[in-house]
Amino acid sequence: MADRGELGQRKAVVLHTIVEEYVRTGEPVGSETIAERGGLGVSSATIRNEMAALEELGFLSHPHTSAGRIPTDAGYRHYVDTLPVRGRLRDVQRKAIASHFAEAILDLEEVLKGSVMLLSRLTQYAGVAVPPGAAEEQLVRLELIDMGPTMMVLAVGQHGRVDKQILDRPEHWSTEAFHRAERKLRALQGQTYSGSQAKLLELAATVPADEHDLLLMVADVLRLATRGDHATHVMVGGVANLADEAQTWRRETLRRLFETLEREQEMLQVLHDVAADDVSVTIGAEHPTTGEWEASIVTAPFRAGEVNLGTIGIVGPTRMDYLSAMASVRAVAERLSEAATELEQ
Amino acid sequence: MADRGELGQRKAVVLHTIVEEYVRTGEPVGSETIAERGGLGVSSATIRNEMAALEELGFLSHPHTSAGRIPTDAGYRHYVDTLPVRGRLRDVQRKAIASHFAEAILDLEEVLKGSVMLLSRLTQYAGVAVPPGAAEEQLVRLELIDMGPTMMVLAVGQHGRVDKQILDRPEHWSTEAFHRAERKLRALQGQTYSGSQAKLLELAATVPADEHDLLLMVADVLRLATRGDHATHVMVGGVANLADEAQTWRRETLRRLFETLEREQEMLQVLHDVAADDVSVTIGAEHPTTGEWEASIVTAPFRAGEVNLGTIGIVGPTRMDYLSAMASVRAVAERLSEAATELEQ
DNA sequence: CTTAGCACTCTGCGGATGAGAGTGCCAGCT
DNA sequence: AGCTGGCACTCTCATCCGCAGAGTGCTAAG
Repeated sequence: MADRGELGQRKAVVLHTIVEEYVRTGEPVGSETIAERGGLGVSSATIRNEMAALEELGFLSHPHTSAGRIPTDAGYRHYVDTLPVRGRLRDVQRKAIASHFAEAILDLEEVLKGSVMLLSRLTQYAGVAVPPGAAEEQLVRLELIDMGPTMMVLAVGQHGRVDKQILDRPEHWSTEAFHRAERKLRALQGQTYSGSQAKLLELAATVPADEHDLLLMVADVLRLATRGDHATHVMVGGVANLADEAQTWRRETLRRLFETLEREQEMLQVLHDVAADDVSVTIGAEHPTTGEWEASIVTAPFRAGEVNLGTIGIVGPTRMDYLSAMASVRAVAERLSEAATELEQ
Repeated sequence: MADRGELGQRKAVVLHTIVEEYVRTGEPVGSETIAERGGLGVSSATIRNEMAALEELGFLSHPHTSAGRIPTDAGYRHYVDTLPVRGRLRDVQRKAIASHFAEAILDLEEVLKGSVMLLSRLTQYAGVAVPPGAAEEQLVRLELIDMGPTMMVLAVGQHGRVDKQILDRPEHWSTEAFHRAERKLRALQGQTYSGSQAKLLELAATVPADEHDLLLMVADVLRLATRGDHATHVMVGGVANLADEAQTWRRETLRRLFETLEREQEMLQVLHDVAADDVSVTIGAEHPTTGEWEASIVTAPFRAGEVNLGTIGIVGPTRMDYLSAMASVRAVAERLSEAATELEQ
């Protein structure tokens, strides 16, 4: 896309200044302000020419003739793409991150929950995360538990995930039949989720009908835990921040935003769409869903070693402090990766 | 408290009409409207006298001299306490409830989650629930699972709850020591959560220091699952409804409301405070927290047989359709009780 | 005790006005 | 050619005014 050179040095500076000023104040920015604070030794008339050009190019817009300019989604995009520096965190923020990761890490799921809240506090937006899927994780337990009229399938993964599902217990099953099924499942311990799942489907073809159904249901429990190689649920935290007065959303937009944040499948899709190999920013209409919200998403993957585990990030208004949001997300994702890597030895 | 007789028949009718009209329209209600729709064969001047008296008594208030009246929290309270009839559900609502409880119920936790969403859809407010605690539930599994550098304590209850916690695995433990601890825990299967917890504390006194610590930690896992005889977490759903344009909350109030809804411990406390033996209504300033939100809570307990399991209800604005909210909460709590009772056989 | 009537109060709205912010453009300067 | 000062122009926003409308509170009469 357009880079700094393509746009011309001065236009880029003007655009950056407008973005930063608008994000800071929430007010449309006028040429006078840029002339004063932009650090270009140039009059407001010159700035006005540049601004008209930037508007022509689609980077700025005009609420009305005699107001200042505000950035369009494309304007924010250019700003983000040409940021000359990585954002630096303030000391308080750095400390908050350090103290959050100071304790010995035992349960990644717990840490992830905490990290979502941490990010929401750091940025004053809402935190989101997609936890690791289980496809390649080893099963350390796969049990069938008799619970009277029902039975529970319980799967425990090497890294601490626990999936359960309660099923009908076929009435005519003898204790003997139950134990047989139990043993079959137990035999899969030590394999991966996806491996066991495949094996179960295989196995199902070779057994009588009622046991057949059971094995398929267990396979389904494993499938749900590994769906699309990612988790089945999304963590969301700090949504109250989005209701802050300082945010410019109309009620109706806010409502739709909250609605979607509650729908896990939809959020999962959105976060999947925006995921990238590094810190990624999706601004307003760049994605249909964020467009509907008039919001932006900043995410980063976290890894154990070289393997992507999941995604963590924030959701906020398009009028966002991208520099600091990106810095926070990057920092938390990095610490999280360190923690996860260590946890895998 | 004040009942219909105490207030006088006509005042009560006037108050009821004002509450219903105000809830319906959101506009302060004038004497003319009551004279027309109240069904009292009486002029607006008479109504005005009654209204002045009701204001004197603290049931109504006045935004300004020449606006109509709106109910105070005490006005809503009187209204709710003297409702002559139980609200009836509309057919769509009845159908929605029926279809939600139509499927065979296997997992109470899942059903409860669904019920919270159901209530939020029925009422257009936010649904909340406190799931059952585990104190008297039997443990069907209590396992210690070796996960390399860590270990997992896994507890499974008779009714399908699963609690897990990951702990540090003492480095110097031999496989032998691990198995010993494992066996000790397994021996507790079949007992209740609270029983096992007590037993563990006893046992801990009789063993060497490292095993001692472990047993205490396991006891703590059980304690967390049974804290205060209730669950440790709260389910919340449909909060987007609260951001609806029709609601009158200011942004700041809305923000505080969302903030608290996210804080499980605080919500748990509030729901504990407002809980009663039947459908219970808490209006605005009657509880400090709901006062801060300018909101009301309607809850009802759900039971298995005669035993209270938990609480389910809704959170909405003080300007709430109490009649229909109470009917919805009552109906869902009843179905839930039936389902839970059946599940226990 | 009720009611019609009426003066009174307060809000909300439309229109007028003026200040202020900011633009766009032009003509002259470097 | 690019920059700049100057200036007319536009649009918003706050304020004020006046007025219609809603609703009250009170009084005097039934």
